[in-house]
Amino acid sequence: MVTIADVARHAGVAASTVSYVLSGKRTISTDTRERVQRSVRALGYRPNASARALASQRSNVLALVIPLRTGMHVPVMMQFAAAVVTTARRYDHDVLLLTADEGPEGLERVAQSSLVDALVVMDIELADERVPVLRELPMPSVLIGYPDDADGLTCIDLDFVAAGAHCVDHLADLGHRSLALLGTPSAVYERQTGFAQRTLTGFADAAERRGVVGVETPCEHTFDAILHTVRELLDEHPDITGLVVQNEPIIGPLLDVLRRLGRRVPDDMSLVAICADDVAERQVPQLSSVSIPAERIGDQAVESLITKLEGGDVPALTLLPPALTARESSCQAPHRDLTTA
Amino acid sequence: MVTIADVARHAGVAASTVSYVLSGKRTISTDTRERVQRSVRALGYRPNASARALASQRSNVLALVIPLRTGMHVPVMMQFAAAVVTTARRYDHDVLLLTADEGPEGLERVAQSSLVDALVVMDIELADERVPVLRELPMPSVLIGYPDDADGLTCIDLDFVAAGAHCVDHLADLGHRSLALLGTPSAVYERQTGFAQRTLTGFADAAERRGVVGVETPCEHTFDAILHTVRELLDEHPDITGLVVQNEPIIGPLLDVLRRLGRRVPDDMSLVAICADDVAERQVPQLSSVSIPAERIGDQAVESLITKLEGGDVPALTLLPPALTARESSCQAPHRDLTTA
DNA sequence: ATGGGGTGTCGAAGCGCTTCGACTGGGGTA
DNA sequence: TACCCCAGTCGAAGCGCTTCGACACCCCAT
Repeated sequence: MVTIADVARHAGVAASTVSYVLSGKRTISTDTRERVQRSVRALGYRPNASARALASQRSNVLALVIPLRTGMHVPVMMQFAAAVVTTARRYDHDVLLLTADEGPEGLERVAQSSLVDALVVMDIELADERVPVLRELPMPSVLIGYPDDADGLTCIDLDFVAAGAHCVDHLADLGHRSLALLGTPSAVYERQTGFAQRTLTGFADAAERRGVVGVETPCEHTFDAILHTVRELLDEHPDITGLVVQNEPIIGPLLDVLRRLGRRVPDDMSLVAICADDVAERQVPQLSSVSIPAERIGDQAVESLITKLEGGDVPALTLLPPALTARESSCQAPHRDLTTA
Repeated sequence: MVTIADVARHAGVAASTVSYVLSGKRTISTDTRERVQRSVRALGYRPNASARALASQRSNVLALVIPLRTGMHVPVMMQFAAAVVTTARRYDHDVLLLTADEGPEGLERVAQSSLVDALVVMDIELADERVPVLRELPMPSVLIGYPDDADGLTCIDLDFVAAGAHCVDHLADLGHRSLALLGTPSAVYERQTGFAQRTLTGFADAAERRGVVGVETPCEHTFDAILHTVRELLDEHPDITGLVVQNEPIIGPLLDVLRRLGRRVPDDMSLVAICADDVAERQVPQLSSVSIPAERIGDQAVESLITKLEGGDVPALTLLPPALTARESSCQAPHRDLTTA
């Protein structure tokens, strides 16, 4: 293993000079700089990460906390994760992967042992037990999602309240008077997961504001559950003509179930999903949807973190405005509804 | 930040004694040990990871390389990843997440900077460009999957050749004489990804051995692609009564497509999938399947790595035998086929 | 009483880097 | 000509830990 001393010897300078060449923290003459750089390349020198971290008090590693809890949709999580890794690398940082197994103590462990410089925390519940820990930690963190009490935290999220409302507005604008929200599995609500709760709120408030009927139901992932949930929903509310779906993995089977129940999309039933664009576009018919900008959120989370590490200021809460793209799955409500209205 | 010196002072011993208490590498009197442990708790001491890594030449971090390339099925990948993280923690290691963006140099970077002690590498191609790099690296690695030339490497995988053969045998045993393999997206084959290629080989060889017709086709993820692929397949080979599916995300839509094409499962068409058990069980009808033991493979990968780190020997290639579970989607071939045979 | 072998503890060196203060020499200013 | 300043470089200290060799001390055997 080649050390900075080897490079220094090879280039005929002091080790500190090599360090300054590499970091750029002091001016170095062109001549010396090039000589050192040549030695670095010739010897294939790579600074030892631990030594660097010990001396500089910076590990250049970010923690990424992905609980992977039941009911969560993994591909979406990974879109966030991939964006975080990519952006972190752009700022010369690596990413340590933490799952939920360790609970809040896991965060303390990596933070207090200086394994990482900062944390990105995903899948936030309204009363998340990790939040008090994060507040006390001696290093910056960014939450993807936000708890009820976000005091002193930095949070980034899609504005799910607005997303829920957008869906209602879109359908109400098309003349639909009776809507349902087909949500995530009930475990997600029971945990009081932020994005699910807030969509619910946005949906319910908007329905009231628009004077339309809005009912909500969770939905599990199995085909039987979907069939049962939808059948019961339509039995109890036969006049429903608009469905908002926030549950990516059930989208395929749901279309199937609706067909089975004799409801054509969009003629008998309009659909708006809250999901990634590519998922919406892959369906038949293509779904009107509010997209989840996972990449942008992941990017921004890392950028905020880097800014905080450099002592900069970032907004406490960044809510990205949702965008609804109308595709084939939503259209004017059937006539009888319009006349009733 | 409390250091080992603080603990030593608080307990009235030398710093080295504290270190030995923590590591157990020398005998310490019960009295001293307990006093030190009390001080550790009282001060909330956590060893500094960088200092420890620098002094001991061990970072206690494993790299997990997940390319996340196009066509891969993310949830399966994440099952591996979750297992790797969990098992790594059991051995007091953390996991650094690397994606493909950096290519082989990324591996060199983390290895040569001593950021990690060892690597777990996923999604191996038959002629993987990372393999020569891994061979030269001054630290152990384990591949999940295996390349054509696995000399000097440690690899763990499901025996996909046997998996492909199992599916054929199962269907042939049920009297099916004409089978098709509905595979991964063509990008995966073009990359010569190990698991896909080997399943193909196992499928083709077994078909020949059993004297049945076996055709193969890749299949993209969109609904239209599935419809088109299956329709074409059945047009060209109308006598096909058995389908082997190695493409998790298309399973739902595929059942839909078959229904649309007027083929009942299993009466007109038997289906065997190569996928996670929970996915197979979630379908209607439930799918006969060869399961992918992601958790066991992830576990074992880490365990082999730890063994290697401790100087132990591990087998160069561990192939887990596939297990086929018969469920509702496969049954005896329709009579006319049996009489033909 | 004396020597020998454990057992338990200590001090110091060193892991490879960053960073601070100090030093040198050359160029500009007074 | 004398002085100062700055660019460029060096040496040393120190980051917090592990580990090695040394050294007490106690107990047992002689």
